[in-house]
Amino acid sequence: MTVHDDVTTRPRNATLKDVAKLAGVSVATASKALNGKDNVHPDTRRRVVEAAERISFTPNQLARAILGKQTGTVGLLTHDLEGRFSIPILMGAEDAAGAGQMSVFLCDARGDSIREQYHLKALLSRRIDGLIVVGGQTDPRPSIGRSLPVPVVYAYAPSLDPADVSVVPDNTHGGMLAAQHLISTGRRRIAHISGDVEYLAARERANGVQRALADAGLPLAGGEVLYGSWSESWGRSAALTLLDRDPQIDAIVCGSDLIARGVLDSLRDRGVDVPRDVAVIGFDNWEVLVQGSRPALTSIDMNFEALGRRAAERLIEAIAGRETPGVETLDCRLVVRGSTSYGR
Amino acid sequence: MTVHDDVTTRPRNATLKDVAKLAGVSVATASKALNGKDNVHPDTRRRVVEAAERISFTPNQLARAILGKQTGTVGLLTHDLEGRFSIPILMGAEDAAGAGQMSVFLCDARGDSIREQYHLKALLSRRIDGLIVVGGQTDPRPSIGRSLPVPVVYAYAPSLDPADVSVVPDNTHGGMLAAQHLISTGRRRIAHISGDVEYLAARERANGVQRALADAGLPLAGGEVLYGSWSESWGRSAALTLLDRDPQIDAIVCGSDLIARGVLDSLRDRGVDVPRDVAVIGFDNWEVLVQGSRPALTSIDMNFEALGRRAAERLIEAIAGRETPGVETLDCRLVVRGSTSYGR
DNA sequence: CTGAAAGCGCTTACAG
DNA sequence: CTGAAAGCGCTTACAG
Repeated sequence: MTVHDDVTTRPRNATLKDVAKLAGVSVATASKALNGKDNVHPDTRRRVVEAAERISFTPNQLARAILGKQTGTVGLLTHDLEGRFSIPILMGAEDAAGAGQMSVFLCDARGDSIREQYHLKALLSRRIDGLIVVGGQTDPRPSIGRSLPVPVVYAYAPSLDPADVSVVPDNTHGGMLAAQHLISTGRRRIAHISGDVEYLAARERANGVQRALADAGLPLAGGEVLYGSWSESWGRSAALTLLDRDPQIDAIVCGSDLIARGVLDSLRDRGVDVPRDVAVIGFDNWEVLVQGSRPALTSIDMNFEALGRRAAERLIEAIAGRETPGVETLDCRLVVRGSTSYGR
Repeated sequence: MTVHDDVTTRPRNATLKDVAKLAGVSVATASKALNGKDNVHPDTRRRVVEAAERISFTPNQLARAILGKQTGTVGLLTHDLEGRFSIPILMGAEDAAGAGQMSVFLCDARGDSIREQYHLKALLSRRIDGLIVVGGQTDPRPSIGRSLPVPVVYAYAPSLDPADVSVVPDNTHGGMLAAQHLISTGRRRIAHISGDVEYLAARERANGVQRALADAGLPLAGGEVLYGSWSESWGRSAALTLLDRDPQIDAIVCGSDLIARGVLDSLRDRGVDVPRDVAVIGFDNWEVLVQGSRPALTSIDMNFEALGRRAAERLIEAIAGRETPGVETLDCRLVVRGSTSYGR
């Protein structure tokens, strides 16, 4: 038994009034019964619940939200054109809130601040409880503003305003992890090829690598970090440069998986065996790049899902009024595969 | 001048009442003035608009929606774990509705039908105007149900129920495009390596390839389609099989870019020049795989953004009451790069 | 334990 | 042209 509209065959949404009528009680009582409030006779509650099920009553959250309650919705404003970060971050956020508790408006501003403003306006008019802003790269970005009516958490790229809440991966730590892994597996002549030096992520990862080497009393092989672009072709040419400069290198940390793929190609072309002669490690742990390479690529994972979960947790705290400004940093994770390990 | 809450420093949302008071008119008049209704004195309208701007009034869409209007929100229920389809489809949908007109709830059900039900329930309680369901692969999927209170459009994977509205890429056409391109550039011994035969996409693409060959009076080189898995390693081994079976082949259509990457690797290992000796074409046009290969990979693009745009258009039509059931098929697009073309 | 009433923020006939 | 009133679907004091 569903309620039908007159003009179309599409069922109209049942209202609390429908439920109340069917159960023979007032709307007030029906409301209390369904929301598990005290002071409702068990029999009454049962009748109401049954009635609600009979007509598949779905409470109108909009009406509830208008009463000053929260809407149970948050905005996720992203600049990630490929969905590489957004989807895992979204999944983490879904999990943090609990299944089906929180619905997420995803908007892609595509790196355009005008579009960001449009989306922001639309989200606020829909009365989101809070907002997560996901950057397209890890460089700090302008704050979206202090005087929004809802709390904001910045994920992946921190806000430039220290009064904002940001959750970002610790790229320095990631670089250290990579180098430490190589050192602990016996490598001593470790080089680093990275992407565009304009990216903070590139510089931080390089810092991490160099710090780990310094801690172990090792020099950076190749003399300096080879910065270039985030591409396979750069990986290929940089690897050749490196081999010419220092044929003795026994490991290369790469600033991204794409770069690492290029490096693997060039090593193969030169007849250098991976991992026997040279170990290679990537960054991103991007499944599609990492699984199929020869050999499979050890990589550093930035834990996007955990990042999303944490961002959502921080947002939920802020919505509840417990806000602690500043940049929170999350550890990266080493995923070992054949490119650094004989056993596999 | 913003309206402030007592307990926190976060500004409270201004209401229409605030605007009316500031402009010295009634709420009714303020409403009409802001919504561009007739019968409002120009001076009054100006005063109201100014007042609204002064206190950055953002109309509460929830209140509007509760009056039986539409919410201007749609759900996008996806099963795409990597965001490979979802984000472009989302962007297409955003564009179709017009910037900032329509907000999209993105939910990832992760291939789990229980989670799908949870999300569906949450979306309906938030009174979405319509729903787009995005499959994880192109195989037809169970209908989410006929008696939803809102229209549904299936994208990428069609619904099994012919009464539903579906928009899918034409994989057969994609396969034909690939083979025709090779034929038109002079290839005559064309083979086809694809992924898991259990996937409809694999079989349809193969049908397209074979149809184009038949139309040109050419046999399928290698004797049969080589089905396997959607991986680089399968691409590598299948290419070797193929070369052993028929050393004369001059082109290979691959069922995915990942497979094509594996094929390119094996050809290179065997000293076969691409594109001179053998042309290779992929499927998906996945930037990250296609750009950096040696040579860059010609590929078939399924136009996810156009797919999302079309799905949103169909949804908007359905919301307006103009619904035409059935499966709509969208053409694929050939993107030529170095792996099939000398010039580049 | 139950229900009538007020109210959330808006829009829309309907009087004036 | 303007505003008082009713109402959307719900929740929450407040009487009974």
